[in-house]
Amino acid sequence: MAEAAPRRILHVDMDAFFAAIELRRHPELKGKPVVIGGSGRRGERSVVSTASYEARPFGIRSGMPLTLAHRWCPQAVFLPVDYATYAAESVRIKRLLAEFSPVVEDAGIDEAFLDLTAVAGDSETVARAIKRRILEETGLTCSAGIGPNKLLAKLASDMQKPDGLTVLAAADVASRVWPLPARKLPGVGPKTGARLAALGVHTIGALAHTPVETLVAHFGPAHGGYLHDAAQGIDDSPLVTHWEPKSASHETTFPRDIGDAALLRRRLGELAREVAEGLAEEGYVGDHVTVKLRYEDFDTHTHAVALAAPTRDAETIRAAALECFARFPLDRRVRLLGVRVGGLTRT
DNA sequence: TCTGGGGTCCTATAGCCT
DNA sequence: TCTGAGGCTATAGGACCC
Repeated sequence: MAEAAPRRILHVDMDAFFAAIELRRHPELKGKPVVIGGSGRRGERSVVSTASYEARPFGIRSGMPLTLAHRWCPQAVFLPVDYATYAAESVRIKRLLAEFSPVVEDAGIDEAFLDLTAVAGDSETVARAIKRRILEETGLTCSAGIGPNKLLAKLASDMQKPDGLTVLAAADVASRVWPLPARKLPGVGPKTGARLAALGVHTIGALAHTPVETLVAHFGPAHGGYLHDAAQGIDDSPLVTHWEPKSASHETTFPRDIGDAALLRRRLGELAREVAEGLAEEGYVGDHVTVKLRYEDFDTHTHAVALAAPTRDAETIRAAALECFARFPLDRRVRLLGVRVGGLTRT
């Protein structure tokens, strides 16, 4: 019996998406370092969402505190995040992508996977057509990666940025993937990266040569097994073309830490109402409420309570949140409060 | 340097049941 | 009847991603 033909997966990743949109509407900023982050309110504690390519040589990276970005690159132009505009642009781009394949996975605001297996024509030609189409319609560039699965397609799209197109076959894994740092593998974040380094594993190749038993012993069956397969370029996961949300939440970091319990309870009520409004807009009810609290020293805890019946009622959610809140010792000031409703079902 | 907000999934643990 | 092993469920924490 003949082997099944390999899948042909394309990963599309917009280049410095938020910054590129801001540069499109402020062309006078082209060539300057631009940093997008926060809401633009004075004194807020936030992080960099996206830095333009001109800002990156200064060491500016996503997730870095804005205060630090200011210090390292004071000459940069700092702009607040305009999420509504970026989301609308994302919808436009996803619609374009859907014209090229019926199987599209939305992988976040600025990326997507397309299954080209059943699409006529050579993958590279299709990818080039998609890149051209996006540029014509939006004025934005993206980087594309082609591979036999989502993992290799995503690694490929990251290899040439911006405006790149990279093809990675299963046979290329040893020569082109194994030399990469282990941190490049999706699922290897700061913690796992450090733990791998402590085991002497610094590259994906070294990970590929680590016995699966060792990985399972250190990282558990799910993550250990995943790391072992991923390092060999193995990934059978299907594209997910539709999913339902499992929870909805609102959280806020205060400009200054708060010690006043009455004030905290008031803010909790506001968060509960915001979550309830979101549920009403989207048509969901939930069956449990979780409160998240971060103390001034960044120590973070949660408490949850199950509801008698699924609801989206703001007052019910607020009461449940207050019940959770009462279980936290207020022995330190509070930096962040959050309310989450989980166990969502559509109504 | 001083660490957002919105999510997902996995794991450890405790309590309950058989 | 007592004890224990194992399974199930709920909760809390942790890691990761965009």
